[in-house]
Amino acid sequence: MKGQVITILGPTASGKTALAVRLAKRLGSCVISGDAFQVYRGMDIGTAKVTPEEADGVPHYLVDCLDPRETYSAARFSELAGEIIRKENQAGRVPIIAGGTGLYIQGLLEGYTFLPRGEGRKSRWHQFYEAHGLEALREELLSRGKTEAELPVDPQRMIRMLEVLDLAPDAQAGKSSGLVYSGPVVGLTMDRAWLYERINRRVDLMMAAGLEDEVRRLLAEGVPADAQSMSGIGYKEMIPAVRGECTPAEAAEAIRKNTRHFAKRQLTWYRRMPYIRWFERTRGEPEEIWYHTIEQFVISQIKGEPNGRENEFTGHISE
RNA sequence: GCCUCGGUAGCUCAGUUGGUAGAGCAAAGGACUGAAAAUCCUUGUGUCCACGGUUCGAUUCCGUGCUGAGGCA
Repeated sequence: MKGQVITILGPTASGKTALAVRLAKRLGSCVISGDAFQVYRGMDIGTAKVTPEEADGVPHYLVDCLDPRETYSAARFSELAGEIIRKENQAGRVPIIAGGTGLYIQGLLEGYTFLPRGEGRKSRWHQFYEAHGLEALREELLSRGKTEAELPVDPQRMIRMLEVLDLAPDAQAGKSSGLVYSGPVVGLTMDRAWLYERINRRVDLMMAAGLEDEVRRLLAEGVPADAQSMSGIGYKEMIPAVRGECTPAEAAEAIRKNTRHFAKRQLTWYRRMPYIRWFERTRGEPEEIWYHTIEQFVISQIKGEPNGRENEFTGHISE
């Protein structure tokens, strides 16, 4: 075990942020964002980032620490979060990871060994794909000894596979056989229809809070429309509205739709994480009661030393 | 009151020269190791408004009714 951490995950708009702050205050701890877009400075409304009022003095890590022109990744998150957890544990605290990005959280908790870093959409294989198409990618991979069965159907993954072959032909992805951190992993969930209602409402609030102006400002500051940070939901749909190519109402509808799809994909991802302890909020149940129940559970799980092993997950992680 | 055009999947509609029907969107399921809020795969039975008539057979043609939109009075 590398240490102890409390993890809160769940689909977007399920209430992770408020719960994380509440737990941190109760435990005198801090929050680490496990989110791929809240890291960017100046992207506040569209990422539903914690406001200073919501944070209420609780320190937040991995929020506002990257320029929107920079790139971020699951591997980078894993390194940074691992270091923060180590330091916090040393200081006798158990940090709280709050996030919705399945790959990021799973990569950290299960100790993924990531393959060599590539250049993403700047790679020569990306250009190769744009120029010659999918079939050319397939032929290239087959000529390098990959079998039909090994080929992904997804062009993005084919490009990545070619990149890795260039960088380190023998590299193998890996992970530990179980969780590398002790501590509870809490999942927040609720009835799908209700979650969708909450998502729709939250998008309306984002529009009212000035999402369009936020996107306009980022573009004016020189953030390219094709930057990684701008591929986030709420940004990529709003760019055409800022340019006058569609109405803000149309952009908002697209954001609602994509956010719902995203929430569904998040839930699909979490099904592969058998150690999640789910807490479903039933319709009409007051948030306070729900949060209290979870708080009691979390506290019962982290008694003892921050580096203690008594609450280690002992079950299987199925493939 | 009369005329015209509609009423088909949750929504918007296409279509069947008469042999019980299909697209887009929505929705659902799945994949996922340095872009992951990304990227990609799979899934379409519904009184074809209702009731009569013609017909071997009607969602399709005819009649009546109900209903929506528009027009004329």
